[in-house]
Amino acid sequence: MNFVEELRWRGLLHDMMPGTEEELQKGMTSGYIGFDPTADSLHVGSLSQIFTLMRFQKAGHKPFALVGGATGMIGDPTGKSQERNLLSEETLERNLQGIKAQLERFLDFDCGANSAQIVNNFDWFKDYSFLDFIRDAGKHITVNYMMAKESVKKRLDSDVGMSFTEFTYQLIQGYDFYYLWKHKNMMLQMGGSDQWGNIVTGTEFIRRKEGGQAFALTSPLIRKADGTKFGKTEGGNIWLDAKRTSPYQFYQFWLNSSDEDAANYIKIFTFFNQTEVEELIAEHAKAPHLRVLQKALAQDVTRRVHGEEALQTALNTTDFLFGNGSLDFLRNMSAAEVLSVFEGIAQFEVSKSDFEQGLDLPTLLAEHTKIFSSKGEAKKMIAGGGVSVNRVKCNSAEASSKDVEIIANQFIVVQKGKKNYFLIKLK
RNA sequence: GGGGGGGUUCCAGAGCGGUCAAAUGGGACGGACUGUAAAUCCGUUACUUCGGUUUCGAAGGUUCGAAUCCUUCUCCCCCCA
Repeated sequence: MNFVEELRWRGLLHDMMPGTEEELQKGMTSGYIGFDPTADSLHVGSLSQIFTLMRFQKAGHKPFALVGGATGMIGDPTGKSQERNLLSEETLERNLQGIKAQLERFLDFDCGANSAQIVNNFDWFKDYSFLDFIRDAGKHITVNYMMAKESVKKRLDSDVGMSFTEFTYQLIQGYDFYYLWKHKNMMLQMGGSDQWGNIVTGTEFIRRKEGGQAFALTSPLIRKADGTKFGKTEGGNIWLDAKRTSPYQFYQFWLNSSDEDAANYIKIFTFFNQTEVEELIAEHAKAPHLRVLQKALAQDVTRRVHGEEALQTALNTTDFLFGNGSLDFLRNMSAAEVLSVFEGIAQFEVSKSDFEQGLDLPTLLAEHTKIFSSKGEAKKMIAGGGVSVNRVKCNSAEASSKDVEIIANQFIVVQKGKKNYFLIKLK
């Protein structure tokens, strides 16, 4: 199966320029995807793009990941209704390093001719003077062409307008493609469907400047079945960095997918082949309550992103928190063992003497910890039956911490709702 | 420069002197049901020592009492020049 067919059955093909598939069939082709350094870690949204590059490489092509050291200084206006704030140089540098390190974990940089490469567009922009750029690059693309782009049109129609800086963005990104085409024989740029306009500016630039040909391919924006944004939970974004999103939370994110979403995600975020995927879906349909799909998905992605060991820890934690493990399980553990079960779960430290003197629950949960932002909220949640301590539902806001069992001489387990666990450590 | 409209709680959007911590919808969170799913139903959605306290662009003023009236400032939209 060739690369394009692969994307097609996985539902990862949104649009491509005529001739793209033929070009790829000619043999090993160089293609790239750009990653914006808007944070020091990528999130699950970018993961599908990384996997696209991996599939590209597995299909025998040469993948490039472009980190936007230059474009990141400007900010992509695509899909933004507001002018962006510029990042400081230090943040930008930190973000670039973080993202590079993550990309390096996924691609193969040592497999002969089609080894992956990471490039940074700052390298070819840093010594490019403004005058040279507008003379060499700017001449080839008309303002009319740039204004016709959806991302620009929207902003021009809105009240906030668009600065010249952001207007320039597509030209810079277009030039990237030209540069890579010229110097690295780059024939294809890929990306999310929102990048189509930017990518095509690149191919257009190549055509007008040198009469050359290059190709574009995009994947659809991932959405949840209910139409809401993918990759967010109550806690915020799901990041690839274990410090931002623990492997446990990461695992849980996938495990919580709805049936409908899981059937899509398994094609997008795993490397199971078509038969395997169909089998999993069929098996899941037979016994949906076992959630084989969600489990296969969550395990595969977590293993790939965080490694086998982290996956096992996440599984153990999940087992305890959502299995029928009683508190006895914890009671028999050493402090270190308890901590390992709760790895990746929000933890708070509370003074042991305060605790033993007796705190009412709202004070404990809102003032000594940040489980709730105010006592009023804690009380309301307790009244609504949404708080459990040591796995027992609290029915009174008056309850004192004196009556709470302390596990392994220093821990208390608090639940807000069913799924949100917190560990309080007494010091 | 002239004229008109408007800034309300996370968002949209009512309220237009007391009965307003502020309708309604959305979102979010929680509960029930389940499979840690979807759908559905229910509850909560400023803070509080539960006495009150601080909110309706900002600052003053009128009034027993203001989100609601007046003044100034500020930001946004529309029309005319």
